[in-house]
Amino acid sequence: MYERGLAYKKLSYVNWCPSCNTVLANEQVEGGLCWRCSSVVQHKELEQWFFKITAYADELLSSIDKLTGWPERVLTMQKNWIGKSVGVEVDFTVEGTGEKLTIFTTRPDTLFGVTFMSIAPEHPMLESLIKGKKEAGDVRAFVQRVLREDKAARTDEKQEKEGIFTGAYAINPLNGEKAPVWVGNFVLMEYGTGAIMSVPAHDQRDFEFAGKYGLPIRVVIQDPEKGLVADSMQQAYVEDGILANSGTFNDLPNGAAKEKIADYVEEKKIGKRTKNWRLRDWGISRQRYWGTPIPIIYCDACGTVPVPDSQLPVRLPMDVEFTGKGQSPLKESTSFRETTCPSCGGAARRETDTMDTFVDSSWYFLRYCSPKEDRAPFDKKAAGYWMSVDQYIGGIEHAVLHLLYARFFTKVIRDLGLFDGDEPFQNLLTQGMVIKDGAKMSKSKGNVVDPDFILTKYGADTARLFSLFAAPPERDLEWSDQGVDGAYRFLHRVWAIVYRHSRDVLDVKPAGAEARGDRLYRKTHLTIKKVTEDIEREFHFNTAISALMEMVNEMYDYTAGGVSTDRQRTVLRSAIDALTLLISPFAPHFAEELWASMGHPAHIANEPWPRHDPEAIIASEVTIIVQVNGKVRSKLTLPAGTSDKDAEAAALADPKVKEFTRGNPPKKVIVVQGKLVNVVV
RNA sequence: GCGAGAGUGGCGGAACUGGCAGACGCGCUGGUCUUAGAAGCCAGUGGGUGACCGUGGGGGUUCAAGUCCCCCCUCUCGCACCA
Repeated sequence: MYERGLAYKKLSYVNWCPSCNTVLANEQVEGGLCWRCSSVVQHKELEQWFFKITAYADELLSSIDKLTGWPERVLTMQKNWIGKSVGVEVDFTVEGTGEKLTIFTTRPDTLFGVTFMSIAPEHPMLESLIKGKKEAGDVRAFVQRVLREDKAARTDEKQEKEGIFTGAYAINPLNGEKAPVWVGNFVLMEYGTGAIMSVPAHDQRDFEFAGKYGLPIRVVIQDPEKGLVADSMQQAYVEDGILANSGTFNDLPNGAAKEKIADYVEEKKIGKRTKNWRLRDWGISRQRYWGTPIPIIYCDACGTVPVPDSQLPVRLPMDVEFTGKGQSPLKESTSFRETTCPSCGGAARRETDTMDTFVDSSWYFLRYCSPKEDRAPFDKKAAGYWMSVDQYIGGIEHAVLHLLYARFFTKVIRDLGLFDGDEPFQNLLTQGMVIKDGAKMSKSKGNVVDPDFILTKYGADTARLFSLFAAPPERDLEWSDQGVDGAYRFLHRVWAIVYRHSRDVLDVKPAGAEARGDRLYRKTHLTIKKVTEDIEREFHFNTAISALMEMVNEMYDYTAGGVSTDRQRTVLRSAIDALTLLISPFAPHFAEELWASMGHPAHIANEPWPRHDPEAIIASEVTIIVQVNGKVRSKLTLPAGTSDKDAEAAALADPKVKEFTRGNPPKKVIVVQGKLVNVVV
């Protein structure tokens, strides 16, 4: 990546967590707080390593359409995060110095409405703008104050917009007007060019700013409904309209004007069309010990030299002390730091920062395809065979972290020729979290439910069964101690019914086709079908388990009068076998035990999944709902396959129907085959 | 503000293509067993108890709506000074 320019080092303002004592990527700052420890993140100017994820912004966005197996929510979050916007860069000339002040705008149609300019406090041209101006001192004090504020406060929406005039003017290349250049605390250096043109008539922020500092407002987009007058405007007009006060572009609809003015800007070489991204490059330097060393060596003679392949991987040193004093121990380790330059052989120093651990998780899935490969990160053929991941499961909290980084890495690795695929994960399921009394259970927040206690008291099978039963996987799971009891009780019920009849069925062969028509045999096959479908359909284990519960209830009912006939014994035997197999994914230890005690010599884990007999689930009789005017009035039990005509006749003959139609002739009769008859009167 | 998702008994949740709303479990009630309890087992359990009313609210389509359409409310999550 280094050789391709996708890994680079630069000095910039970065997110610094004072509690973790490390730099964080933008994705790892949530609402101005550290994603791990919730400390307020500070702004700090440091030289750090970055991955150029922005080089892939376009593809990361456009190939979102290929992710058909991902939840909409995650796709939206990624789209928002990447944040594409299309616009124009325009060069304004600074009066006096002749320097170019480049701004980015998505609204070239409002270029004639510029009444002032705003730049970020960090803007590199600031010093030259204020040089020799009487405002210089005040501007510096203002900038110092703004830069001291932490990131959370600065990007807070409620933060009051503040600014100060630099004393400099920039010339609008379209109309030659002078616009005063201000510094604004709301202008972000990281986005666009760090400088903006301000059009108070058509931008709410600029409108407020102009109002506060008494800057002029000029309408250049006229509301076609009612004429706008600058002096009486209560807010910026941001709707579409017709151009005014815009020289030769007057009277154009603003949509067309956007294109015409952009064309003009490009023709006159005073700017160009461009795209901007909210996405920033991924800062990967971490001042931590635990992380992969950045394989770079600094040599006084040769400069920055990547560690050659033959010397990879760079391993973390063992002779370090963890002082907890807030500096990476690698900095202190001379055995690690001091090395020789791979290029000239002279004395050199290793980079002592490590990589963000998200780097590792960005390609582990490729490594998993050939974990024993020792000459390369992974084997291309193996990766080609196994990838992409058919079904990926993870928490929603990784929507713009791991899931975005992994997509980026996959594309980079593809472009390096190591792998032939565009996307790592075909289908994504974002599972919910465990909630107990409103508190979330997570790796970083701790266990709200004590697993040791659950395991000791009930065992892992009960815990798993409850977790899967209580809610579908994509939803948060409300933990309930009583619910766990219920799962425990269910396993006992299964155990009890099997043991109660084990002597009756132990040496009996399971029932086959000859048992079709038996109600438990039918239930068994219905359950096989249902459980199989529920697992395959979005992993709805909760309904699969409820089907197993129904089947067990049926077994209790079936055996209530004793098990005496051969038919009952064979059917019960097949029911027990099927039940054990079906429950095995949810309660594997339990199922294994039961399977062995029913005389099966092999492990249940190696048994094939049962298949339902389609003939066995056909019912001989069906219950038909009889409605009068759409309301259920009666039920009929009819032989399966009864014709619509016969069903209609049976319904009309029903005494309840006669009662509710009061002898009126039916206007219309709707028959849904095998389900329902609705008599409309 | 923008975007996504959700709203169903006392609770967790079912109802896949419009066709018995509330499967299954929890809880609760009663019975059985017991000296008594616990556990187990059995039965009942949306509200009124009249023929009615019930899936956040209001309209609509349809023989039929939790499900489809329109409007509104509430909640959760994400984004949000991005020029």
